[in-house]
Amino acid sequence: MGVSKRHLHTMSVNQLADMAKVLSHPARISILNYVGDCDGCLCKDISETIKLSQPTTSQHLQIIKKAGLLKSKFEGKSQYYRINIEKLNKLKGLFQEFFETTEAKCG
Amino acid sequence: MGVSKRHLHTMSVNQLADMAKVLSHPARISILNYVGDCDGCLCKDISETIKLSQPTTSQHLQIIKKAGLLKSKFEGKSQYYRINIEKLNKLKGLFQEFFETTEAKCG
DNA sequence: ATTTATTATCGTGATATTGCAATATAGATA
DNA sequence: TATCTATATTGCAATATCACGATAATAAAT
Repeated sequence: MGVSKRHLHTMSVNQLADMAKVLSHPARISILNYVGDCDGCLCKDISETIKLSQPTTSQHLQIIKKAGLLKSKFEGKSQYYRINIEKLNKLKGLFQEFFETTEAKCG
Repeated sequence: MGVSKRHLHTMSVNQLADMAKVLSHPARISILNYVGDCDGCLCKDISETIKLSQPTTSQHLQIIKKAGLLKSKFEGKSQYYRINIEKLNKLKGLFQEFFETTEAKCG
């Protein structure tokens, strides 16, 4: 459909949609699951675990990181990814608020 | 990238991603907000409210309905949409579980 | 029967997403 | 320096998404 008409919607609506988009690909959910488990893991290991190529995995990692859900730091040639707990909590709150206000309206 | 490699991921991971995809477009968030407010509203009204064409609005409605988050019933020539509270609650649980298990791993 | 009103579907163009091979970048090591 | 290792970026092909005009379908109203 061509381009999404974001300007028609409020900032917070766009924000929630943007974050949902990050979670809308199974590879990115799997990545978050795995990074949560190992707490500080490498693109290579993630790639092998989720069975996607290194470039594809790296791209998904960038998307999640850009959204703020992952932090990373280099150590030598390795980049260690871990979950940004603060951001994850904020996001949890965003979704919770959406569900609860929607629910409240209907009740 | 061509097609998404769903088969690499678990059922529940794919499920969560599918539901996130429904919420990944601002128009669909806006629709859920509006339908929650009016509780039983028409495609035409929704379309005018969110300022997207009737066909586009109808398509978004089908996507949300197919995911189970909306129910509808015809009355005369009008179709009344309302939120499926049970499904919304289930979805809320899904996200909550994802956030909490992810959070627990990191803590 | 014709018109009006509401919604769904089809077809299409524009854009975005997904995936990977090839390549680039940069630190570590021989 | 040359090589190895880990990651990021580029370029591309395949596919999916988004938006809407045109059209179909259906029921109410005239």
